[in-house]
Formats: sequence, C-alpha cells, structure tokens
Amino acid sequence: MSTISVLLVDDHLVVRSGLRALLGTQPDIDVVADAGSGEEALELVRELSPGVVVMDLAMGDGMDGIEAIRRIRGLNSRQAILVFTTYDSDADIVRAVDAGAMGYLLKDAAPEEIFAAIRGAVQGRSVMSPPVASRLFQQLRNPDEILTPREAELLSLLTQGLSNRELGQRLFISEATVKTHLAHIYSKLGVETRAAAIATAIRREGMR
Amino acid sequence: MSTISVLLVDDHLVVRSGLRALLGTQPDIDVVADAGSGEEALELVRELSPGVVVMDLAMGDGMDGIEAIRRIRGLNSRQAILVFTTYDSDADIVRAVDAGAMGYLLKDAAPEEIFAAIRGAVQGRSVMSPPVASRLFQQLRNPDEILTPREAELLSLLTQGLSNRELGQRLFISEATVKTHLAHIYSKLGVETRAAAIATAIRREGMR
DNA sequence: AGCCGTATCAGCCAAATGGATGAGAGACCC
DNA sequence: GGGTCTCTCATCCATTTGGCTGATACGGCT
Repeated sequence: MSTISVLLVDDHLVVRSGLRALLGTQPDIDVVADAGSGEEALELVRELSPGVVVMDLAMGDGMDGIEAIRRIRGLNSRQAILVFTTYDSDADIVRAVDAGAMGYLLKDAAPEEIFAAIRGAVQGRSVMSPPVASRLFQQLRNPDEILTPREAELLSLLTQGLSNRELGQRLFISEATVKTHLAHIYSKLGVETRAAAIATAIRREGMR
Repeated sequence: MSTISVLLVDDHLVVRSGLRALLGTQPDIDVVADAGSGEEALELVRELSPGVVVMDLAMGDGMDGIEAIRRIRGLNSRQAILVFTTYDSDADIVRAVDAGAMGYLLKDAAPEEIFAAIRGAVQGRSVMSPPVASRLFQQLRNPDEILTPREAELLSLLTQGLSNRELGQRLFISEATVKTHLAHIYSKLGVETRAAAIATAIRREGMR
C-alpha cells in the first residue's frame, strides 16, 4: 500500500499540530505540509499536489474554507478534499459538498473515523460523520423545506436585523414582495414570527 | 526553575494533542494529563493537583467549561485556570473571569503567547489575548451598556423567538413590563428593533 | 432621610408585522 | 401547450411591536 500524502488546512496552529500528531501514528498517512489560510493552501496544493486536503471551513481572515475548496477544484488537479470542522451547519454542509468536498468530518470524530475518511477519500469514497449524514439526508428527504435562492438571500439579510422596508430597498423589491417571501420562509422553517425565524436561522446556519 | 504541571481540558482530541505537542517543546512545562470533559477534568484535578488547568469553554455534553471552572475553584485547591477557546464572546469572558479564570486565550494565539500565559498564571499574573482584553475593557468603561440580570434573562428568551405575550407568561410579568424591559435592552444594545436585538445578541453571545 | 438603580405596571398612539387571497410574468420541463 | 416553480406586486385587516410618559415599590448607599 503506497502512502497517502496529506495537506492540513486550519487557521489554528494547535489543531494543525494535533492532527499532525494524530495522523503521524498511521504508517500509510504522511502529512506533507500544513497551511493556516486558504491562500497558503492553494499555493501548497499547486506545489506539492497532495493526495488529500483536510480543511477547516472557518478561516480567520481572507478566503474562507468553501472558497478555498472551490479554488482547489478549479486547479483541476486530483485532490480529494475533506472538510474537518467544528459545526454541522446545514448551509455549510450543502455548500461544501456543492463546492466539491469529498467528505465532511466533525472535530469530535474518533481518530479511527478520521483515518478511515482519509483512506476512503483517495479511493473516491465519500465519508461523513453520522450527524452530518443525517442532516444531508433530511435535506434530500424534505425538498419542500428547502429555501429558494431568493428566500435564502432574504433570510440572510433578515438575520442582520433589517426591517421589511430595508429589506425591500436592499433587494430592489417592494415591501409587499418582501412580505410574501417572509411568509414562505416562515412556513418552510416552521415558525410564525420573524424573531423565531432569525433565531432558528442563525442557529441552523452553524453555531452551537 | 521548577517545571509547571499542566492539565489540558478540551472535548476535541485533536486540540488536546496539538496543545500537548506545542507545550512539549517547552522544557519547563509538563503536561501531566488531559481530559475530554468537565467531569473528567474535576477528577484529574483532585488526583494530580496540577499547577495550571488549560480549558476550553465549549464542551460537548455534560458540564460546560464555566461550570467546570467553578467546581475546580470549589475544591479550594490552588490551580490557576486558563481559558483557551475559539470565540471571544462578551458574555463568556465575563462569566469565565467571574467563575475564577486567571486568563483568557483565543485559539489563534501565537505559541509564545500561550507559553507566557501559562508561566504568568502560576505566578498569579493574569493574561489575556488582546481582543479579549479590549472587550473586557470596554465592558468596564461603559457600565451603562451592561444589562441587568432581569434584562439578560429576557434577552436570552428573546433569542428563542418568543413574542411579548409569551415572554410575559414565561417570566410571570405583564406584557407592559416586558415592553419596558425591551425598550431598555434596545437602547443598551444600540438597536431599534427586536430583530436587530436578537441578531446582535446571538452573535455577541459567542459565535463568529 | 434622600437618592439611585431595578423591577413592576398602565395607557395611548403610530408604525411594523403577519395572514389571507389573488394575480401576472418568465423559466423550465414534459 | 399545459403544468409547475419562482419572483414579483397588491389590498385588506387583525395583531404585534415600539415610543412616550408617568407611576409605584423595594433595596442599597450615603
């Protein structure tokens, strides 16, 4: 079995060195480099062309994880990209998979799970932590509850605390239209007030 | 110089092993154990009586970091407790300091900063990351903007998406009183609508 | 005793929000 | 061509929320 070369991307030094220590115990896995930002990651992928990229989504400043995934895919090299992050946010999962991630692991995954994911990724198998998988599954099962692009846009502005009038101005639509969208959003989210919508939106969008 | 014994507490294995690797480079710092939960941490403090406890606030299930700090202090042993966490949430900082933390570091702190904080902690000096310090400072400078206990309670329920009526029922007060409290909260937070209050509250409470 | 902060409540009025319903335009699919 | 989805807008009406003013009560501090 040939060894798998891995690039680690995370803005936290401790996480990088922790992963390094963890992966170091596996003879078939070789961490060839680590990066603290998306820009650096891109550079290193070009240079070293590692087999697997393990990447956090939350990155301090600059390019975020999703964007980094997209760019790496754009290089049309053959890296398998594994998301390794703290939160199982609905939106992040979809966006990451969409951007071209091969797997999605949570940081509290067991070491064996992480090893398996890396080995699976190079073979084209996609692995995700159980909570992540169940969320994805739910998305597919309930297509009625998926927000349209316009609704998602509105919801995102809503969580900034804007009023209907402001939403309308920001999106160049009438207040009437804003209200229509909001009504749809509420019913899809299963709430009845804007306050509850904001609360569930922010929480679903990935912090817990 | 005698060596400093350290206990690491974090629910993420990678973070623990990362810190271990990092601290292992310092001859005067000795990581004697690590724990993945508050319960475990308490046990180990009793058993090993380490000089410094480095602790994450976010802990999966069970006891959270704040609670763990309080309990460790309750043992009236002499551990210096350092908070080591991802977010610089206003509320968390205050609560942690209040519970008896000696310092507050962010996970993207430079290694030297972490070393210095540990060394300082055993000598009774309290160290915090610059962003944390500035937030604390701001709290002290603007006592007008600190919510009263009742207001904080209300705000917390507000972020669940409750209406004024529901808030009143939940807190056994009239809707009129709810409105009074809300008006005060808005002015203290510098917002004008409940939506904005929820948005800033949830974000300030520690996710970014 | 007097002052201040906190918590409680009331009433009034303007503005924002939510619910129901209907409807037109463009895109896409079969 | 017909059906479905999405986005757009409108009207009407009930409810909720926000702004204002003022009031009582309790506790702590000086």
